[in-house]
Amino acid sequence: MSSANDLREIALIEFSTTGYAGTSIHKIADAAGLSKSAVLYHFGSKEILLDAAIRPAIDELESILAELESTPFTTEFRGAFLDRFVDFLFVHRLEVNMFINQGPSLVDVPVIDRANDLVRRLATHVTSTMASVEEEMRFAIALGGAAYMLCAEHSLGLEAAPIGEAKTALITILTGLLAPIGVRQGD
Amino acid sequence: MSSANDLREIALIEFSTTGYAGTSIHKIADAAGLSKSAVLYHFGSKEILLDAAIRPAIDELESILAELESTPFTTEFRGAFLDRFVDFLFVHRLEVNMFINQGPSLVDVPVIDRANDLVRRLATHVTSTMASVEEEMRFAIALGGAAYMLCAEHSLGLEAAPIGEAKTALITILTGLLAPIGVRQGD
DNA sequence: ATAATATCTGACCGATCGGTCAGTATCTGT
DNA sequence: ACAGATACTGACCGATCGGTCAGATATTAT
Repeated sequence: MSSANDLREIALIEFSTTGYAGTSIHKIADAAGLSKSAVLYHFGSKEILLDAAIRPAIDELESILAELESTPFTTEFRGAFLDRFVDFLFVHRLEVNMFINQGPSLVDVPVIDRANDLVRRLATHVTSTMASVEEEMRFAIALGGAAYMLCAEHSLGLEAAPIGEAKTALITILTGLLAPIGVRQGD
Repeated sequence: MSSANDLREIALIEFSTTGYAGTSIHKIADAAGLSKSAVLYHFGSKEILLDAAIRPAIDELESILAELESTPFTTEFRGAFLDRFVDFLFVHRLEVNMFINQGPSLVDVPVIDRANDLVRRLATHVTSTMASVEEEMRFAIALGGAAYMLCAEHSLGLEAAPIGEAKTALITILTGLLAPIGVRQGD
């Protein structure tokens, strides 16, 4: 139907798996059955296409973070937050994988910079004030690990699992991973 | 001193952070204060340079895996294995980050294929036979999360931590993450 | 029917890519 | 001193990159 939307999705898949620098406009055009010029007609440049591909996910992450920052981070709210965040991870796994792994090398792209800022803000709000080294490590492993797992499931053996089961499993795992955050170590 | 070794290390850093496709031979040569031709004199091609950069890590991973596969995976051995594996992750964080994140897009490079195989073998031996979805997810999060965290620590706030403290913290985290593997769920 | 607009193509541009090659220092063993 | 590696440079090659542009085709509005 919509060529522009097709291109957005194809570009997202290619950028996420092969990398932004490793994906040519020609390859995206081929996958969509169009010419390179058609891609540049819909999106004025490769960078604009990247922006269009991941902007919706960044926008949603920003709204999640806005709600997180405006709510006291009680234990019961942490559960609700994790529910919403895991949903976000499942829907936008490719986008998250993109700016997690390629964020450092794409700092000059505005939408990537926004994403990097959001991740930093997320880290400071999920970890406690004066977070210990282990707390920051737990956060990083949870985020980077989930992003990797959700995009590597095909190369491992877990593609056929029902989504609901995978979601509850991920919530369980992340809850356990982040549980020691905010409690004094040694308790 | 040794230009070849300098180039190996520089290439590893560049490939890991900017990506293999996103790193030109010229950039590596510049960082080493040499010409592009000098790089191609020491390493006949870009792919040979990539091979040289990560082969030592792959070799060590293979020996770790060989020991793992020749030893019954008892609870006490799991602890010793995690010790050794965390050491490996700290020393070869860049290489691990490379073939974890860029492995799927570099399948045609033999040394990367070897690495992908090793990861698969590692997964089947760390998770129990007939591993559940959650077990496989735990393994993937542990591996991908550790690889991400160890390379993202600069962009987060934990670069100044003493190495020993970080290592014991990572062992603690991974032990907790992988603990439910092999035990019947619901206990 | 026709004018306008949206969609798309192929030819082309300069820049950069990985890689080759001839030639030049530099160092080393005799 | 000199012959032979070793280390390196700059010029060059074809291919591919992102991007521009003129024009063809299809769609829509009047």
